[in-house]
Amino acid sequence: MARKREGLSERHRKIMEYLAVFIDDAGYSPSIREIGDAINVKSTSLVDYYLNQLEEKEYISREGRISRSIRILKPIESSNKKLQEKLKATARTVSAAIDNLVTIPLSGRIVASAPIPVPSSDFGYFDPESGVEIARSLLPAREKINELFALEVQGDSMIDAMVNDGDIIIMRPAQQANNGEMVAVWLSDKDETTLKYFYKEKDRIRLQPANPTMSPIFLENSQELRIMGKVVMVIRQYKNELH
Amino acid sequence: MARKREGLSERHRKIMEYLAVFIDDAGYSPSIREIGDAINVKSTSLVDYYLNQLEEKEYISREGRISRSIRILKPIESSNKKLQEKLKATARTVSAAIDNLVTIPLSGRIVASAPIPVPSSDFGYFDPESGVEIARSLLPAREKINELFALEVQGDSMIDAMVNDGDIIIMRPAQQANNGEMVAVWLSDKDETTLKYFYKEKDRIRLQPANPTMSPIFLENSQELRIMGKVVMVIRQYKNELH
DNA sequence: AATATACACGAACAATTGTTCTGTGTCAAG
DNA sequence: CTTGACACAGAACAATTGTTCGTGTATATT
Repeated sequence: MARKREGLSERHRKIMEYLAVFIDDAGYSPSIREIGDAINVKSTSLVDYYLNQLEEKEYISREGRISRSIRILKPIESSNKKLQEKLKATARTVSAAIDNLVTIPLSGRIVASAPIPVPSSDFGYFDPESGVEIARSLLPAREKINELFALEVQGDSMIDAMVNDGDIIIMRPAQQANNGEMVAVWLSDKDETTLKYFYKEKDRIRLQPANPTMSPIFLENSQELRIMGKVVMVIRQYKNELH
Repeated sequence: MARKREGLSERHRKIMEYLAVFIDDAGYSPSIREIGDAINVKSTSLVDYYLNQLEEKEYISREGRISRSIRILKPIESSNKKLQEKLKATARTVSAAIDNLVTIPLSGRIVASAPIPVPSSDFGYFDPESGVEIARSLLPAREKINELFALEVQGDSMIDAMVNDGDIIIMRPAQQANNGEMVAVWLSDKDETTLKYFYKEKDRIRLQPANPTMSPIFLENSQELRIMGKVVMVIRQYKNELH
């Protein structure tokens, strides 16, 4: 183990990182034994020893004899970006950190038999009750989040897109698409909405189902389809009763 | 003391106020005895009793057997203006920044041809880089988040569960399941892992594919399957290159 | 070589803290 | 009047958790 009088050792950093992750995650701080397990230290006294040092240097503070009372006073620097955010978020108790969460308006249901209810473009305040909350880290890096909207799938008609009744799909409005993108399209001749991979070939358009065992649809006339948007994400929740 | 009514009693309010002030002030939540002292209740059991009610109504959440693990989920309304500010501030901070976003360790890949890599010990330190961040609002109300783990699906073999290559499934370890729950099972005779709806019938077990067009599997001998966990959520990301 | 210092383990201990169980009184519905 | 839900106290219990102390081992300093 590196010996350093100045600054923080590797152990100190690991503790700080663990504290940040744990507190950010759980909402309360870990016990000494939990810290020990996390950083691979066998004795509680040694953890206490390090914690005292961190307290000395004012990276953390804690109340004597009170369990789980560790607070982070200042963040350490980290090369890991996501971790860095957590460190900061945990350190300053106030404000922000909310941009980690993105709320996407749930603007209706999507059925095979009807066009997509694209959200009214005027887009003012929407009821957060009917929103889907997503961690920004799950979205493509520079997705324009304020354009996104969510739809709940109704019916079994999109199983060839591997999408089930009750699933939530998150999409971005679009009138055209690039090859290989998953799009929601309205097929005017069939009168239905469907989700397919989009491919423009020489003189036709191929719509490929997500399910690899199923066959594509070919369209010679681009009038026959209208692209409604690009699919960004699909979420399926299983509400198993607990325990 | 006021009888049972729809909303919260005076005691509930007092507890919520005390929690808000204490947490905002100290940075960690009070113990049951501290709460008892504050609201003039002599027995710890009665405090526990009220806390359970508040948990039931989802004003707070806490982890069993873990000290000082109370989190405020939503603020109450207060006639006291100054207090009201604090209540909101605390609730927003705690619930939005800390409680709303949970990080679930991504502990490997799931393939049809091999058993599930269930995470090693229940709580090791995990690299936040390899985690999936989920808004708590997307999870069942009381899901024990620290038990959850995520797996990335490899291969097309689970399309009958409406799960595609690259999808992320979030699950909770379990050895047994209730009827209607989506579980991950290891079929020893077929030597494969699969996702199915679980149904125990009189003298056999029925495993129903999520895809309603496909037929179930029946198992007379319970030795033939091993339940590895319950599926909580499935996430599919389409990384369309933007623009 | 002697010594100080930082790092490490483990066990024992005591305090804190959550849980459970028994009992009591009140009040409203039947 | 009986019953049962609800509100409460108190005590005993068990688990969690912080603290302390004795011991050992490197490494560096003098």
